[in-house]
Amino acid sequence: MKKLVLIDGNSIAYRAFYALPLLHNEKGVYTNAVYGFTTMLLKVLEEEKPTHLLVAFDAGKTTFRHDTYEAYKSGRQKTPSELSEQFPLIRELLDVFQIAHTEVDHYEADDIIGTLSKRAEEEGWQVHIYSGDKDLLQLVSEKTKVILTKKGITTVETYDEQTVMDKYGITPAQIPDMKGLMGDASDNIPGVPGIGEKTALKLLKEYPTVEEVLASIDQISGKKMKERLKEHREQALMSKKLAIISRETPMDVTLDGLKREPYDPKAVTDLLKELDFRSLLKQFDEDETGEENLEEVTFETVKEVTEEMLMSPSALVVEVPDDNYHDSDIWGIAVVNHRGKYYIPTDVALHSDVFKQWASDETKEKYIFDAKRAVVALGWKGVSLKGVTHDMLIASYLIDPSASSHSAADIALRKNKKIVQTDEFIYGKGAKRVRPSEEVLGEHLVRKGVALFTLKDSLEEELQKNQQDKLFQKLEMPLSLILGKMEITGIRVDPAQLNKMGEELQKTLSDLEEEIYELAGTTFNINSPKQLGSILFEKLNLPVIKKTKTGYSTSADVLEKLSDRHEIIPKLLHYRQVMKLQSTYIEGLLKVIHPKTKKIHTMFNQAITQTGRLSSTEPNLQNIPIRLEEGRKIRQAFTPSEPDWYILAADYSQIELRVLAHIAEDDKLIQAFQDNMDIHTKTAMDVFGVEKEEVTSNMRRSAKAVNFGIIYGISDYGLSQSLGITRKEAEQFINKYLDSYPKVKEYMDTIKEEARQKGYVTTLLHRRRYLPEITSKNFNRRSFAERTAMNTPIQGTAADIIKQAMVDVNDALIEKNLKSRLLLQVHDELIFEVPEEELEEMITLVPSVMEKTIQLKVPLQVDVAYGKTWYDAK
DNA sequence: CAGGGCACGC
DNA sequence: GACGTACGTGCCCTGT
Repeated sequence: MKKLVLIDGNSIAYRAFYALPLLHNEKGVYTNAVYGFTTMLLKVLEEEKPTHLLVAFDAGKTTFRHDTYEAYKSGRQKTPSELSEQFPLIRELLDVFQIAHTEVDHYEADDIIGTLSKRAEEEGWQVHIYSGDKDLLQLVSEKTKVILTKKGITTVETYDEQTVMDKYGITPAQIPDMKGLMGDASDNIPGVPGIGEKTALKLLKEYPTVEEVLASIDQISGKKMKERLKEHREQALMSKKLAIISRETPMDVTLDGLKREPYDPKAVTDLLKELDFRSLLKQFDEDETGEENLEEVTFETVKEVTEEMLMSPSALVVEVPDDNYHDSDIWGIAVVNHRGKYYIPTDVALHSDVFKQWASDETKEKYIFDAKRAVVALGWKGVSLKGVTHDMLIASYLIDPSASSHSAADIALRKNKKIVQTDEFIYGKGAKRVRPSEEVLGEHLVRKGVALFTLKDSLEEELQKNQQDKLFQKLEMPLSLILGKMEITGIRVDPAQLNKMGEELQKTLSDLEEEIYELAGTTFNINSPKQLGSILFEKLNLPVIKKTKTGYSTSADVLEKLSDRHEIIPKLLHYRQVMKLQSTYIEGLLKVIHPKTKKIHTMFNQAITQTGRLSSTEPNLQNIPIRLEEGRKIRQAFTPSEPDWYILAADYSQIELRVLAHIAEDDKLIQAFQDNMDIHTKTAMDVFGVEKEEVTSNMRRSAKAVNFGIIYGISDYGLSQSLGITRKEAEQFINKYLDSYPKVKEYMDTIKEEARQKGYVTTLLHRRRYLPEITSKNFNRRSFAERTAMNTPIQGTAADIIKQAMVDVNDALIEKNLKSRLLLQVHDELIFEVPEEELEEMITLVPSVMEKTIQLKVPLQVDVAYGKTWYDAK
C-alpha cells in the first residue's frame, strides 16, 4: 500500500526554533531550526518509510482568508530574522534529499496538506501528517492520521479518529466548529467572546455544528450565553469558515510527483558538513555509507620492535579500553611516524627493551591522545612513559571546552578528515563492548595514530592563534603528568574505620526507618521520591511547596519548609543524609579500595569542566563531606600511607573574591584584602553603610550570600532563594552591592559586552569559554550566558592559579628532594602526605609557593593545617 | 539502560 | 513576566 507523509514545514521549523538553543555553524549562520527539522525528517524517513513525501510551506503574507477577514493572523509577532533566514537552508536540505516541497500563493501549508491528503485518500492511500498545529486534526479520517509535536520536537502524539474523540469528545470534522465558537488567539480568530474550549465542546456535543448551535439558541440554557451567541452569530460563522482547511487548493503538484527518489549521499554529507551537524553526519555516515569511505591505510603488525620504527617524533596510541585505567588491560599499541605505521601487540611492546627504552626517553617526542591514561596504565605495569609533547585531548579541550566530544574520531571529523572511526563504532557500547579481531583492532589503533600525527600541527596552530600555547605547554601538559602521579600514588583509606562507621550508620538508619514508618502509619520505600511524595502530600496532606516534572518535589529545601508541620520531616532529612553517607561514602569508598595497594586511586578528569576546574571520578574525592560533623568523620578514614606520616592540607583563602578584586581593579576590595579583613564583614559594612562594630550576624550572613552569588554568577532569584527573601529585595540588595563597588559593576558590564563582541570570555591564562547564547532572544538563555560571562573569568582564573601552584609545588618538592607527596586537589586546596621530619619545612614551603605562584593586585593567602588523618588536618 | 531526583563538595 | 543561582559526580528509583 502507498503511504504519503505530509509535513507542515513552517510549523515544524517554528517548533524546532523555539525548542532548541540558538545554534550556529562556523560561519555564524543560525541553524537550530534546520537542525531540529533535520532530526525530525531523518526520524520520519526511518520510522515511516513513506512511499511518497511532501513538505508544505506557507506562502507570502496574504491568503484567501484575508478576503474574509482582514485581521486574520494580525497582531502576530513578526517571525524573528534568526528563524526566517533558516528557511532557505531547509529548502536546500530537502533538495539534496530529493524531497518534494511546495508553497501556493494565497494559501497556507495547511491547505496544501488538506488538498493532497484528500486526493491520496481517494486513491486509497494511507496518509500521515506531521505538524505542531492542532487545526490539522480536522483532516483525521479512517485513512489519515495526524502526528502532532508535543514538547519540543522529539516527542509526538499520534491522532486517529478515536484519539480525537477521546481527547475532545467530537469528530475531526467538528474541529472548525470548535474554533468557530472558541476562536484562536494565535491566528486572531475571534470566535464568540466568553466561550472557551470547555463551553464550545459542551455545545458541540449537543448540537454538532455552529450552524445548528445558532439555530437552537433558544433552547440553550443561560441568559448570558444566549446573548453572546446572538450578538456574535456572524462572527462565529466567519470564524468557522476561517478555520476550515481547503481541500481544493489549486496546484500543479501530482501525487506521483511526490514519490521518494534516491538521493546522492555525497551531496547530503556535504551539506550536513557545511551546517556543522556532526552528530547527524556521524549517524548518517554509519547508516548510509559504513566505513568504506575512510581513507586507505596500510600498516605493519610488529613481531619485534626495532629502533628504526621508533622515530622522533611519533604518534603513540596506547589502547586502554576500560573507563577506569588503573591496573587495567592494554589491548594494543600503535606507533605512527614519517617512517611507517605500526601496530604493536601489547605483549610484544611490553617485552621489548627497545620499546621500553624509547618510551622512557624524554628526548623522543611523542604525540598522544589522553597521555595521562597511557602513562598511568603503563605505570601500573612498571613501564615509564616520557617525552610527551602533545596531548590531543587537552589541546582540543583548551580550544573549546564545550565541544561535545574530544575523541580522536570527532576531532578528525571536525577537521574534515575521515581517518578513524569512533571507538563505539568499532568496539560497540555498554554491555556489547568487545575486543575485536586482531586485524580490526590493529587497523583502528593505527588509524588513531594517523589522526594524531596528521592533526597535531593544526591543533597547535589553533592554540597559538588563541594565545593558548603557553597554557598548553607550560601548564596543562606538565599538570597532566602530575595528576597521573597523584592518581598512581593514591590515598590510604582504613577499611576497618569505614566498616565501624558503617555499622553505626546502619543502626541509625534502621532506627530512623522504624520511626518514619511509625509516623507515616505504613511502610514504604523512603528512597523513592515518588512513594515519599504520595505519603507526605496525599496521606499526610502536607502542603505542596514545589513540583517536579514527574510529581511532588521532596528535596531538602522543600522538607525544611515543612519541618514544623510534621514530626516525620526532620527524621526524613536525617535519614536522607545518613543514607547518603552510607551508600556513597561508606559502601562506595570500600568498593574502590584497590586490592593490591589498599589505597584509593581516583581519576582526575582534566578535560571536562567548562571553567577549567578539574573533576574527580571513581571515586569522586572532591566531594568528601565536611560541612556536617556526622559526615565529616568520614575523613577520619583517610590516613597517610606510611607510619608516622601526616596529612597536610593547604587551602587558598577566598581565592575567587581575590581574583574578582584583581580583575575588577576595585580599590576598596583590594584594600580590604591587603588589610587582611574578614571579607564578608567588610562587604556588610559597605553594603549596609555601617561600622565594623555595627555589623550584625544577620548582616554578615546576607553579605556572604551576596559574595557567594558574585562568585557563582548572581541572579536575583538565586539570591532570594538562599536568603529567604523576595526577588525584589534580592534585586535591591544586588544593586546596593554594585553601588558600593562601582568597579565591580563596571567589570560585570564590560565582560558582558566583551562576550557579546567576541563570542567568548577568557581567564588570566587565556583559557576560553564560548557563549553563543549571549545574544539569544530568549531571556533565560541570554541571562544564563550573561551570568556565565561574569562568573567564568573568576572561577576559571582561580582554577588557573591552583593548577599553576600544583606545577610549582611539584617542582619545589623535586628541587628540594622532599619525600612529601601531593595526593589530591579539591578546587582551592591541595592535600599532601608528609613525613614527620618534613612537616616543619612543608608548613612554610607549601603556602609560600602557592602564594607566589601568580602575582595579583591582591595578596593570595594560604592556610595550612595538618593531622594524623584528613579529618584532623583542620 | 537512560533519565530524573536527590545530595555531597567547592 | 521570564522560574535559572556556578561547576561537578554518584546513588537510587523508575519506565522503556
